[in-house]
Amino acid sequence: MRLPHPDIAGGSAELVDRHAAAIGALDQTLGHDGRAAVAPPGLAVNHFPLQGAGERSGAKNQRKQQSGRPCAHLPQANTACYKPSTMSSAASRPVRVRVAPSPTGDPHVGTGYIALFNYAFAHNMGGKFILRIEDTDQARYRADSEAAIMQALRWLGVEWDEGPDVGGDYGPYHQSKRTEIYRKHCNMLIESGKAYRCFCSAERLTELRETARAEKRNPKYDGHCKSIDAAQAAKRVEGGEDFVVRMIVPQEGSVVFQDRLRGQVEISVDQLDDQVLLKSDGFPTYHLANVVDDHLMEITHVIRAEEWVSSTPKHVLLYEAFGWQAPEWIHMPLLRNTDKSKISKRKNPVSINYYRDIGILPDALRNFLGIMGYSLGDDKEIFDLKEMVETFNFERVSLGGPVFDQDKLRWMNEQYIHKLSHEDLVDALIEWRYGREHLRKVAPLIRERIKTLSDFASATEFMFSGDVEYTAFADKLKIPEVSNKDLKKGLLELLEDYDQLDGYSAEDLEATSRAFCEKKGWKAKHLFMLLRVGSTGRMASPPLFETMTVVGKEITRRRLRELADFIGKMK
RNA sequence: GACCCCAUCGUCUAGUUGGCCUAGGACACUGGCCUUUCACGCCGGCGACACGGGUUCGAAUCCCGUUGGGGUCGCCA
Repeated sequence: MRLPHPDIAGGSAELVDRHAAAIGALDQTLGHDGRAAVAPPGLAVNHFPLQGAGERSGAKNQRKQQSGRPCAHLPQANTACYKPSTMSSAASRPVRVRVAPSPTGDPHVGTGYIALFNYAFAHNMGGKFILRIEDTDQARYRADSEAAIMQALRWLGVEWDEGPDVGGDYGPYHQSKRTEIYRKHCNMLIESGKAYRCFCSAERLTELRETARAEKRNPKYDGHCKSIDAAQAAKRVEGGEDFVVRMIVPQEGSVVFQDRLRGQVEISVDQLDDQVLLKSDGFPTYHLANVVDDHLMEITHVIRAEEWVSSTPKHVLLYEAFGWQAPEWIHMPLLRNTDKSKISKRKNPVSINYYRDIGILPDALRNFLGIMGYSLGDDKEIFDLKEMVETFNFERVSLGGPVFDQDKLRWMNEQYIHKLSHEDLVDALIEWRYGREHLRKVAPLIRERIKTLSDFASATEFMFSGDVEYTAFADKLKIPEVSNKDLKKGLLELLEDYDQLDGYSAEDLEATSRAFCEKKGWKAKHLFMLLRVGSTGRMASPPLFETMTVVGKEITRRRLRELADFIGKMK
C-alpha cells in the first residue's frame, strides 16, 4: 500500500480548527513585505528560562555560551546572525516534546532510545509527550510499520499523551494528513521571497553533485531556478511541469544556535544548500514538515539524535523565515555498533522486536537504553522508569557515543528475570512463546514429525532459541558455481528483499525467494537448503517458509545474517 | 574532502564549582570460596584519564594544538 497522493489525501477537511487558526495567525505575523517579525540579530545569547535551573554547567559549555562574539565576523545585519529569537514567553510555556518516527521499517532501538529520553524529560517537567508519524516518504513507506512502531514503544513502557491513536488537540498526528498545511506554508515562503520553485530534473541534480564531488567541492545546488520570475514559474507549473520548492539560504554569514548539551554551535551558511522543502510528489521533506509541525504542535524542546545537528541550521533558518520562536535543541548521542559507527542493522540487530523475540524483558531493554549516555549519578544502574522520570536531568547525559553492548543487555535482563516472582516468570514465559497463540502456530508444523509429546522439545528447539550454530554444516553451505563471496552477498540482498515486504507471510517469503533465484540463476533447492540451515541450524525441518514465520522475522533475519557472515569467512 | 560533534578500563559509566582520585562502580575476562553438578551468590585479580603544550601551589577536571573516533553533506528521515 502506498500513501495517497496529497491531492486526494486528507486535506483541509481533516484539519482541526486550531490549524486554521494557527495559519491565520501566521499571516499576521508576516509583515506586508513578507518579512518575518523577529528579534534583531546580535542579541545576547539566549537561554530558555526553562532551562535555567537545570542548565548544563560544564565549563566548556559555559565558555561556548558566554563567548561574546557569535556574530563577530558576520558582515550584514540582514544576513548576519540567525540566532533564535529570544523566548520571553517560553518560561510559561508548558513542556511539549515529541518523537517522530518514520514508518519505513521495523521499530528501531534508536527510536525507542530517543522516545525514552523525550518521555523522561516530559514527565519530569510535568509536560506532554507526543507521538507523530512522519509518513512523508512514499517510496519507503511500509504499511505494517506504523502499528509495529507503536506497539514496540508501548511494549517498552513509553506511552504518549497525544498521538495518532489516542488523539489530542493538535492533530492530525500523521504528516500524510497534513499536506495541505505544508503546502500553504510553502506558499507563504514563496510569497515572502524565502523560497522558490525549482524545475531541475533529478538527473541534472545528480550530475551537479557528481561533478562537484569530482572537483572536490561541496555538492550544492547551483541556484539554477532561483532567478525564474514568479509569473514564469506559475506558467510552467500550469503547464504541468514537475517542480519542487526550495528554501533560500542566505549567501553569507552563519547560523548560530544553542544546543542544551553542547552549548553554542555555529555553522557557516556556505555549508548549507537551498534545501528542498516540498517534493515533486507534493509531500514535504522532513525539514519543512518537522518545523511546521513542531511549531503548530507547540513543541518546546526538540530532543533528537546527534545526526541532526548539521541540519539544525536549516531548521533555525526556517523558524526565522516564518517568524516563529524556535524550540530548544537537544541532540542526544548516537547509539553505536561495536566498532563505534552509528548503530546499523548490518552490524547489530536494531529492531526492538528482535530483543523481544529473544526474550529480553521490556523493562530490561528500557533500563538498558536508559544507561546509554546516561546515568543516575551514583553507581546505580538498575532503575525503573519512574525513578528515571523523577530524577531526570540533562546534565547527566554524556556525549561519547555509547556502544550497544549485547553482553551487558543480557546481564541486565538477567537481573530483571531474577527479580520476577515464580508466578511472574511463568507469565512472562507464556507471553513470550509458551502461550496458546504461539503453540498453535508451532503444532501444525511438527505434528507429523513427533511420535510422543516428549519429542516436542527436541523437534522445536530452534523455535525457542536465539542464535544457532552452523559449523557442523560448513561443507554443505554452498551453491554450485557460486563463490562464497557471492553467496554471502546474495544472501544479504535477499534479506533486503525480505525487508521490503509488507508483512511476513510464508507465501511472500517463498515468492520473493523464488524470484530471487530466478534473478540470480540459482536453483531453488540449493538456496532453500541454505535458508533452512540458516534459519533453523538443521538440514531437516518443517516446511521452510512456514518455519521462518514461526521462528519470527527478527530472529530469522539475524540468523541468516550470521549465516552470511559465516559463509563469508569460510576459506 | 569540507563542515560539525565527541574523547576516563575492551564495553557502559562515576568524576561536572580544579585538591578528599596512588581514578570509583558495572559488563566482559579471570583466580578462589560456596556447592553432588551447573548456575546464582560472595571474595579477589586484570584493566583507563589519547598525546603535547600551557594556566595554577595543585588538572582526569580549565585553555590551545595534535591525534583518534563519529556524524552530515538526498525530491530519506
